[in-house]
Amino acid sequence: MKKLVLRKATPNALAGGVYRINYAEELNPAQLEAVMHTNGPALVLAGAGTGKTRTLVYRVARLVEDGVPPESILLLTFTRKSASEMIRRASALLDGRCERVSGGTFHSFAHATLRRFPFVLQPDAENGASAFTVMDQADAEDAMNLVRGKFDVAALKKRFPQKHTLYTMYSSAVNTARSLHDVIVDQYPQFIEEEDRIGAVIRAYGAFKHEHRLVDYDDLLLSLLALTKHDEIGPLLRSSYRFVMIDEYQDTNVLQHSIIKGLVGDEGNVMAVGDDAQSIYSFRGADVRNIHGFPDAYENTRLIRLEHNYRSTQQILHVCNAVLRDAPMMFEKELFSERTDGDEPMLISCQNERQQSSFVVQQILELHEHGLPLSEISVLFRSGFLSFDLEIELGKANIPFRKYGGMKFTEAAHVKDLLSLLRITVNPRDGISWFRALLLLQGVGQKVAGTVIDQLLASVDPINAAVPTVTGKARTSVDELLRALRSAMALIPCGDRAAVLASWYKPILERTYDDHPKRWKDIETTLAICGRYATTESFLADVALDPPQDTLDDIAPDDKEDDFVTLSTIHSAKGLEWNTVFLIWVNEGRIPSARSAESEATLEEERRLLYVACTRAKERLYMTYPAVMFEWEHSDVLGKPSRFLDAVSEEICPKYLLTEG
DNA sequence: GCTTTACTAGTTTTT
DNA sequence: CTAGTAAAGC
Repeated sequence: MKKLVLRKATPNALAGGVYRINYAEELNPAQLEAVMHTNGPALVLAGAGTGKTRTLVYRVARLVEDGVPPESILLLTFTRKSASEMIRRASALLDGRCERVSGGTFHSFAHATLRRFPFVLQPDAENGASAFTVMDQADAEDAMNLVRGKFDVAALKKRFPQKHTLYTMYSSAVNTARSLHDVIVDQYPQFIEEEDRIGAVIRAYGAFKHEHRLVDYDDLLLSLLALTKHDEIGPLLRSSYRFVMIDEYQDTNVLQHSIIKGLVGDEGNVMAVGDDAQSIYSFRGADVRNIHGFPDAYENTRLIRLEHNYRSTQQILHVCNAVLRDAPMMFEKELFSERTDGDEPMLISCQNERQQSSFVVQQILELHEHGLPLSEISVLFRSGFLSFDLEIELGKANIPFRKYGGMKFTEAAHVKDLLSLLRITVNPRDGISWFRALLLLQGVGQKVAGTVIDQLLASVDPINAAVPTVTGKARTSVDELLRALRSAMALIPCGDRAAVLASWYKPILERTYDDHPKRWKDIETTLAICGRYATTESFLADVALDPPQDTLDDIAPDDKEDDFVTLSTIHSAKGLEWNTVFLIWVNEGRIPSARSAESEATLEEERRLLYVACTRAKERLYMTYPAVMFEWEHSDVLGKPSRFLDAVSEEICPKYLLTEG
């Protein structure tokens, strides 16, 4: 008689050992290996279009089918879009069971964790004072500027770094785990002499944040790292998240690498997925060495390669491979596809920008007439402003489009004004928001605002403190602002609170901007979004970490079009795909951008950027460049195609000249 | 002394 | 489009 063994019942085992999903049938061998991998570290090197997302999604489903509680799976990605997309797809496989998977972006996960254990950030937090505000980069730079102003830098003979540069220095030091000294020597040698003063400003910035309970993006990551090292919380986190998966690992920086190490601990159930050829975030501290060094960082790493491309036709892959051919890289790869039925990609020389826009519009109309949905078409470009002319032309032709990247809704001055007011109601110690709000008032400039803030914040309860000692016109307006804030705070729902503040703000808006009707619409849009949130806290957290992507015009209520062309920066297009891709402005000086010419490393990043752009296309790829482009210094300049296209032969990608008529 | 206004110059990429 | 600056106005 055979010995009987007790096995832990899992849903899968109970179902007779049969998975609901037939993994072997739906995945190729390499994908299947990754999906079936359970314990220990694994690195999945996945070329563009090789089913990276699919693999992650199926692995989540497989773990859940094997009885792993969804909330103990942590899925970290770089954009909220891809995080929710993955969880949505996994849930679709297993009727909703995967919805409780933990994760999001590094920053949003850090934020959520921080809210769970706020005392680590503020050991001295009094009761009810645990509120903190997350600043976006613009806020952080404003804060830096405020602090900078307290140092008498205008009196210096030499130039002192601007707020943006100061913030970048600080952020770069944090994200690459280097000292400020090293950052200045490496990247800002012109400021070596001012090193001490720069250090002092940045320290003062840190003190300012602490004092006003402000947290910038880097603080979120730093605090998360601190939590993983905490005696009690560290082990708690490690036992909560048994399986950690990170998408786009090539874009992690040293700090994020340490966070992962801290979260995974010795057990090492970590799966990193990425493609070193698609590393395009080094300006944010991303370090390709993270993915290259992964097998060294985790002992016994299982290496899995996905090379079979399911997305694009071989004709398009020829171009992608050619772009990458001369790139120095550690993980060799050559993408291949079985789809050999496609059109050849085209490189098109246009006379000028106007003609380039007309061409794209004309082609879109034609493709659409032949039955291609607009949602299968995208236009990609290196920098946000490169699409301005095209946006006008698309508008004229009544082609609906949505733009990703570039200026965000919440970055518009008038929207930021309203957000500042809301922030004060949540965190009355938020000096940056006070400053912005006070400057709105007539008769209040930087000086008066400064004194008012000092007086208000001296009180435990700034909102209900006595009206500060200012005279004249400023007196009544400060009074009115305080009254508006008080009545707003009496209301809890975010929509109601925002409405009170918006009506206070309306006359200011009308006085300040000639185009106030258009801007008031944006305010109304903001109010509509506020209405979806129960509390102002949750609304503000989302705005800072996951701003509504839509640009100002698109979000208008009458624009409920769901078939639209996507306009996107290449950065924002990562991980996405379309049937037809127009890549505009493939000029030398645009990609690579003129600014990247300084070093080999930045230049190579531009090459990978072009690679990412080309690999988004499934069937058709049009690359266009204006033969004449406008430059600041010398008016018109002859435009020539990007140097990265030199390796792309006429055979792979025929060249065309666009002419009238 | 401080605020407001009028002007100029310089624009990568994102959490 | 907006941040920074110089000069005019209160």
